Amino acid sequence: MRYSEDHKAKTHQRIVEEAALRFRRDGVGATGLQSLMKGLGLTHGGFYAHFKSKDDLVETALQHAAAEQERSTARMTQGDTPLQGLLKGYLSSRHRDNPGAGCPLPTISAELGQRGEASETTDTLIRNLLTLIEQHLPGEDASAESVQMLSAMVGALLLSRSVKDPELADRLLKTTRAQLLAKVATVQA
Amino acid sequence: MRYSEDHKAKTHQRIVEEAALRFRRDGVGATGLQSLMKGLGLTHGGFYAHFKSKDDLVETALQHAAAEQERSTARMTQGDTPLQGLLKGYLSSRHRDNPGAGCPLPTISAELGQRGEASETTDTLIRNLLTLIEQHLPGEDASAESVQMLSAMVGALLLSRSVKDPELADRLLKTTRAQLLAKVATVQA
DNA sequence: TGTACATCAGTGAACGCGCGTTCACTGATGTAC
DNA sequence: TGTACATCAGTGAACGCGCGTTCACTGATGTAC
Repeated sequence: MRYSEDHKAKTHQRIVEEAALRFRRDGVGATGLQSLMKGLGLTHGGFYAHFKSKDDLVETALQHAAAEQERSTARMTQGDTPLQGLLKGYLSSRHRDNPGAGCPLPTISAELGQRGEASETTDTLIRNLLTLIEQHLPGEDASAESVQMLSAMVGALLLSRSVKDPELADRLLKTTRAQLLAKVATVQA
Repeated sequence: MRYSEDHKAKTHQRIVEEAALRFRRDGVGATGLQSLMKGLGLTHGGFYAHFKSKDDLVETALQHAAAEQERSTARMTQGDTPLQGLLKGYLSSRHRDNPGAGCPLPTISAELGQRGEASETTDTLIRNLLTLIEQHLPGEDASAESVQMLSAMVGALLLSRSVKDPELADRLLKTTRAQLLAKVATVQA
């Protein structure tokens, strides 16, 4: 069957988006191509018309998720209280409970790092997020503070997702958020 | 072949230790029982004389790693500068480069959390580490500060392991360490 | 002391299963004449 | 306008492989007599 001109590009994009979702939510290793394609109403054989290999898709999906995260982060810092907006968004229960739509750092990047397959895309995302945070932090320590802040954000999100007790999960998320918000308020005052 | 009285217990322990190493270094999903047993000079069939299932071993290995981490953390905070000792040890390149011997939070716990198989053992480890840190933090905010500190520690370790560029990796680790050390010094002054 | 038997940690073949990847094929549509 | 052919995204069976798990078996040692 022959399809309209942009049909293949659309399918390609659908695969990337579904992969970016599943890789973050379920893990790269735990996501099978067969199940992924079936979820899109396609058969697994067709996959190789779009990507060279699973690794190829992993890199593409990571780039997609990273770009999404940069856009989302930029959006959060667009109000009149940029860092407060970022912290509230990143350290929200919404973000914690929807890893498939969230930051790839505690999910895809972490898994690839453990596998020894770290991607430049992760480095770029981290650098861009650090710059974004730094721009809204006053003082000469802004660069160092941004590193600590991003670490705490990623760590709190990860720990909050790793825990069984919902109360502990909330405590980890909300306390880190409150602490960082207080710090930002102090620095800006 | 019949073995000496404590032979089975010793084999059991060897399996747990090798699993705790591999699960942290390579990931739970990426560690096969066949390869694990082979690495100990055993055959895979014998595994089920020691454990009910792989999940059973995962939980046992996590408990082993968590106990190890608690002991190691306690040791680090035993000097005359407890928090400095902890931060230097936890946020060291040695710790980053040897995940198999390190904290299970950014490795096993994170993977189980993503899989939706969070273990009480993770909760207990986090609570114990928080208490340990809190005891050495002065002020009424100690509890909240300890949460932020642990988040930053776990996050920095994870990011430092996820990154491709060694310079960025070092920057993430060292900056977070310096920032937290400075904070601790300030609070204690 | 010597022999028959019980024990049971470990062996290794086999199970069904899903993995990533390959490949000959399909068939609706666009193009050529 | 009508027909023959080319295209190529998607199909689905098949590949070898390693997974977790099961199970009949082995054989060195301890115990019973």
